Amino acid sequence: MTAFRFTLHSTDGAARRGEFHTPHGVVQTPAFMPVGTQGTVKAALHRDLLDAGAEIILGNTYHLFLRPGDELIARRGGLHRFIGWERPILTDSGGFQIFSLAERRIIREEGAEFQSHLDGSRHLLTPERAVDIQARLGSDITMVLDECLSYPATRDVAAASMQRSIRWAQRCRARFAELPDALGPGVTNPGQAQFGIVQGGVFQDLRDESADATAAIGFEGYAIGGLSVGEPVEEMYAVTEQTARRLPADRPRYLMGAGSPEDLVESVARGIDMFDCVMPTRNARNGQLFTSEGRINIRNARYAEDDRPLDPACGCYTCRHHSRAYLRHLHLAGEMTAGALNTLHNLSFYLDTMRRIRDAIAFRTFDIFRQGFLRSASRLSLDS
RNA sequence: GGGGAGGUGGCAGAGCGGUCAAUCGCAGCAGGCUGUAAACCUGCCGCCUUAGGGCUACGGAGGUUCGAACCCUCCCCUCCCCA
Repeated sequence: MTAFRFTLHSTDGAARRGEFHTPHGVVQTPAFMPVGTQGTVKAALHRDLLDAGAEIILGNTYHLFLRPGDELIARRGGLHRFIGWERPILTDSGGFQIFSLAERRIIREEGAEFQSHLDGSRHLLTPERAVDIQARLGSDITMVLDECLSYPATRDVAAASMQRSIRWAQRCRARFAELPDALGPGVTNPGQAQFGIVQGGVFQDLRDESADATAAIGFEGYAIGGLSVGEPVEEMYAVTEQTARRLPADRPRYLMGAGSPEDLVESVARGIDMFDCVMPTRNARNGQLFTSEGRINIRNARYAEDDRPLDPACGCYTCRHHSRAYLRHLHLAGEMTAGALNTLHNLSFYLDTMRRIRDAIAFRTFDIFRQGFLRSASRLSLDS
């Protein structure tokens, strides 16, 4: 069993090129991790993910706990075997659902009580339980249960929330240390790693305090949570920059929930190693495609007779075989294929961007790459 | 030939004296989506507009009324049933 290990290969400014090892394989960093909340990256086959270059995907503790249930998945041999993905998996703890399902939960010191969005049943997700569920799922990287604070929040609220997230992180680490003995055969991946999560809203002193306290607990990696929840991007970048700098240099740094293609590049420039975001997959299903020349809303009438591929610079299956006109037709007709083809393209674009980022860092040309990328890829809805 | 139903904005289909430029849906046009309750949500959708309003409208032509998509008369056109 390979224990988690992060290796830094090179740096270029604050940008870092590295890799981490997990029981299910190696992941090159900076890495983008497609989100597969319910045990699937929506509209994408595993084959597509591999073709696009995905090395690790996400799963979600809260959703998989509710359905089909972590114990059922453990009986199937764990999440990897259950879903047929033998590469690394990171599971989020359910902390984001404290934010996104805010009206359906009550937070107490003990944990977060949720009313299921599926059947109304009530469940108490405690830090310990989040660890146990993830142990049964057998993901390679697990996340502590945190409170993803909504924006805006007052300083007092942000401080209290951040302090509780630290206490929860301590409880998560304590429980994690008891595994696998505490759970016995239910543990499906003894080589799991556990990441802590820095909170503190947009208040940098709170972020600093959280980063120090979280690092003091000691985790295999560190995430920055509670960003990209509505705050201006400048604030997000500022918090990311300072917080990343304060985290241990020898551990991977994961910016949770980010982001747009520009966010990825800008955050790598500030020392981030890992990302996850629903943007490429969700926006693909909703008709927004990312290309090397800007974003395309495939619904727009201007593409009705556009025979070009989405992105002439892209080598994905979608771009090799289909025109914008056809993709527009499929999307407007409500065909499922539209979601699949668009998802494959957007993920290919994201993962290809990460590949180019890694190469640029390795060649110490990241800053040049960054300037060029922001000039082209951030432009919105260009015609030719 | 006899009996019956109906003609409303691109489609479909409400409205049946004023609060109707006209419900809802579809189609169309555009925008949004950042650790996924999202193949979703929002806005616009007769014409003009300095967005406040102005103009033309509910098969056609007359009429009743302060006022008609809604009531009356005639005409045109669909559809259904019986011969």
